[in-house]
Amino acid sequence: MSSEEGAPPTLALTEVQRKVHDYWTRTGVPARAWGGSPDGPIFRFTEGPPTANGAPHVGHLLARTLKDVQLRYRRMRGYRIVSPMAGWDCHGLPVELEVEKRHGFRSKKDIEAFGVARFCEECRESTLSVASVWVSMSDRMAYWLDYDRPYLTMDAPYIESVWWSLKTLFDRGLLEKGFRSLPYCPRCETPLSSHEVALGYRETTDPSATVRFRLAGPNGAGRTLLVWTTTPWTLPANLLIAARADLAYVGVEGPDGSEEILAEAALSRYFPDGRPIRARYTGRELAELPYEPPFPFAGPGPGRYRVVLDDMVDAAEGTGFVHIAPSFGPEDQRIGEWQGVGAFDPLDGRAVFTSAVPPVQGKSFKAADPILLAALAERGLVERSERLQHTYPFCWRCDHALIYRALDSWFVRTRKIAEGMVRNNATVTWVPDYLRDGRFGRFLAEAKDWALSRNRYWGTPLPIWVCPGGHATCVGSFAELAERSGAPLPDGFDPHRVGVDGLTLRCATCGAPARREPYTIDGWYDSGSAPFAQFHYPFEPSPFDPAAPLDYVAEGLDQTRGWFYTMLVLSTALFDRPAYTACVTSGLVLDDSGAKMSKSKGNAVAPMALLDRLGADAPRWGFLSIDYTAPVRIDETAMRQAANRTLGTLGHATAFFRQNAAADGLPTVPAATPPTDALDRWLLSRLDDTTERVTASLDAFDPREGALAIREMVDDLSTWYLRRSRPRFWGDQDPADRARANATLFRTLETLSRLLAPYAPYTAEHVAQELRPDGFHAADGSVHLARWPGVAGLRDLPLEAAMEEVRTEVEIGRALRQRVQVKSRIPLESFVLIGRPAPGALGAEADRLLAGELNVRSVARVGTRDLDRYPEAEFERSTDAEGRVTALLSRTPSPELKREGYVRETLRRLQALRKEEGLAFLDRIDLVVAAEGPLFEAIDAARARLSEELLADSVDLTEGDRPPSVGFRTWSIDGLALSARLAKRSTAPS
RNA sequence: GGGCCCAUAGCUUAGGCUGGCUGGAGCACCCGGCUGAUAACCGGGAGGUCGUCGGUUCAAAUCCGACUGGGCCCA
Repeated sequence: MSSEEGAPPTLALTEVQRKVHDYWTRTGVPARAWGGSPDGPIFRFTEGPPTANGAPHVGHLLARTLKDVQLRYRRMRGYRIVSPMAGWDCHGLPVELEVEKRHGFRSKKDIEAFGVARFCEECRESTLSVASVWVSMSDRMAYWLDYDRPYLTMDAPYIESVWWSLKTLFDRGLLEKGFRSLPYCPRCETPLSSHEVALGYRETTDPSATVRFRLAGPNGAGRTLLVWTTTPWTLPANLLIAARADLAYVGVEGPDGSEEILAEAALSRYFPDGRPIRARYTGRELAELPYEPPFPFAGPGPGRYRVVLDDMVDAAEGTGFVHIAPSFGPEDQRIGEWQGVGAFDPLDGRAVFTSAVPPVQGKSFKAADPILLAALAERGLVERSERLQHTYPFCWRCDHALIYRALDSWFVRTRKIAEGMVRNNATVTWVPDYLRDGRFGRFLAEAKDWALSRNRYWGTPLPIWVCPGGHATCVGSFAELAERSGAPLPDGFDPHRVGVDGLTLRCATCGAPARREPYTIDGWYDSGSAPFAQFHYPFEPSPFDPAAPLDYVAEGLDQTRGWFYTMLVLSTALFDRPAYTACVTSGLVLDDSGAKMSKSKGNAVAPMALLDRLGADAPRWGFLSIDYTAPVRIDETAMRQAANRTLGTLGHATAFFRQNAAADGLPTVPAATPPTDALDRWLLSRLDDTTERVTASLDAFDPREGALAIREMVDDLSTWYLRRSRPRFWGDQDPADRARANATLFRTLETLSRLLAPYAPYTAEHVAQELRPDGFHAADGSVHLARWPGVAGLRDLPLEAAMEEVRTEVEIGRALRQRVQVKSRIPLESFVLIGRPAPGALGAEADRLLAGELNVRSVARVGTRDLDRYPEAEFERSTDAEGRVTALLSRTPSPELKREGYVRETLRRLQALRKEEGLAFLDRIDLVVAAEGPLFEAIDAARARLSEELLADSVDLTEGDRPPSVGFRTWSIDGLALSARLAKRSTAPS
């Protein structure tokens, strides 16, 4: 969507990508890399298994980049990655929904009619339907995992491990059945867990009604309680009203002369114009008052239809009275149970009213709202009825509105281990660090029991059998299942519902025949088991400890409620250890204007399209250079620019090296001799610094700092080292120096290719291959199989400081050049620095660098009192903020310097022309030149130099302001005309 | 209603923990330059009440409080 007009793809980058990708495919590098060093120390990692039924979005690109950076780094450090397996979350509603949609099923009845076994079989077949999209995205972005042997949460060994863990929880009293109010999806006809609900809150509009409850009994006549609700459909299930003991209530005059009671705090909200107050009560005084239920369908029962007291009531919203329907809400359920009033649930599995409430029989709960309100209004019981916009939970899978509903369900007693989870979490390195004690830490401390069972089909079956005596037996392995069922399991036993539903076991307590509880479990339990279940723990021997904490996990921030959470619950419950020691989160991905991406808004960026346009390295580099823990904007232009700046520049520098070093033959190993040249020593010092910074950053699981270090290094390399060193690479005057420069550049590029490898695997590979004489042709070899670079001990802080000084002085000089209006090409006589001693660590080299960069004949450093020697007529002055003179620059070039400038200008133009004409470096030419006036004179005096530098065997020079004949290029230098034509000699002398 | 994060040039942002010297940088814009790496590069310029108000201090973008706006999470 955001490709819009223009924005040409970075051709160079994607071409590089294609070439590198072909090389990897040809040589099988990924497969050799992904497991790391077989004998190295263990680095525990687990891929968070995506649902293979949903397409990846850009957020996954970000999370996978974060994972891949760390894995590449650890491999280069010589670790063995355990495990590099890809993984798929195969079970659950997403899969079922797809199969239901395919057949047009509307409810569980349709599934039952179709046949549970057939249904599950179709689920199994469709479960990896979009896995190939994930695989090709990962391949393109170079997220290297073993996709040939992934772990699947639906495999029998995996399920057996999950059963083992369930039995362990069961034996420890952490897996129990209860009747509790749970979020329930009417479409899926199953309860959800509280952390699943957290995934589905959104804005919606609901009725907001205030209803009159008439007090009954001898003192009740003419008095009503005002009760506010946003769920009128729960009114037929009302059994109690809650008030708060210490709250002040008032009775005001109602329209028909009756008294209406509400909290005093709510008075001004309800009746801004004021109402005469007839009576005052405390909540305590209202307790036990009987009332007439708004609907009669629940019928009488002990303790029903009276006011009770509870501290959860407050008057900030509503009227200070809360209507209690014990079947429909956690608080309602608690109060109802405590008061012993029983429950009344008139809804069927799909949340449709049964015949228990005739006026709305056959209506879904939502559709009943207006009908019930209308019925109450007819009886004058509706005080007001409005619409309210608020956040409300929806099913995160099917998007249907949820209800709270009291149900039989199996729970993981998370509350019992909350303290342990907090303790284990305290040792985790979180990125960003505030999550540990902040959002996630608090979430753990308040952990609710985990509603584990699902009334569904395609999932890990809950391995619990119950006998008529009510004893539960939890089965922890297939062997135990066979033993308790009294018969061996069939060949190819499928531990899904089809394989276990029919089995009757011997009760572990009383020996009576027991039937299986008809539930599957929450798919989040499956994925939370991944660290150990992928190894079929504890059933198979392992050379490492599959129960040990992972060394690294990284996913989107939303997984704090999902996978990060369930892994921690299980590691704490099973092993009393943290599930991971380092946990990196990525922020929500936004579109380029900062809006949340959504399918309905049409602003979602498809990850494959992004990879098509930018290649993989630009998004990777872009993600890693910014604060990826905050909401991340996908700004393709910014990504392209950031990639150009660092990755592109590094590529250019590599091409420059290859071009120049080609003549000498490419070195294959970095030179061991210590560098002598100041620029070389400076560059290698900077390289050590960069190596240290990148290493520290990746060790801290926060790659951003390292990306910045690389960026600064590449800038220094390109805009200072290379610019100042260029002549060293092609001069013949000093072959030894040339070799030293080549060695330094090689060493720098080679090291950078390794430092960059985790971040931008394609560019890094390209650079590394270009540095080899046999690049891209070798049968093997890859920067991704190389070892991480160490520091060379060449750090020289005084030298770096001195170089900073010089670069500051360059800026002073450039500003002066700008003012004197003499372009750099024309040399000037002198640059004089006032009161700035030469930076110690560079000595005389400092002035040589300045002279070269500013193109001046001499650099002098003098004291303030020598200022008089430099008259203002000849020298331009630069001053600091206090008005003190800091530097001087000659204003005008001497005729000789001007001639020199003309020659260099001419040479440059002609060199460019050589290149344009496609001549090779050593091709010899015949040259014809015409130039006017002073330009002609300058060139004439430098014929020999022209001939030598341009490899011209003949130079035919004439004076004139226009070309002697056709086929000439013309230029204007300092207002003087120059024209030239060159032709390659047919036979180049050898 | 509660918690967390955030607010710096037209846009993207560094700095904030450890208060102090003209608040850095990139993109875009204007001017100039360089170019044997070139769909690159360099210099200069213009552009900022560092969200608002108050407090602490000799001194606040930075520390504290309130408010406003945005994001996320919870209820």
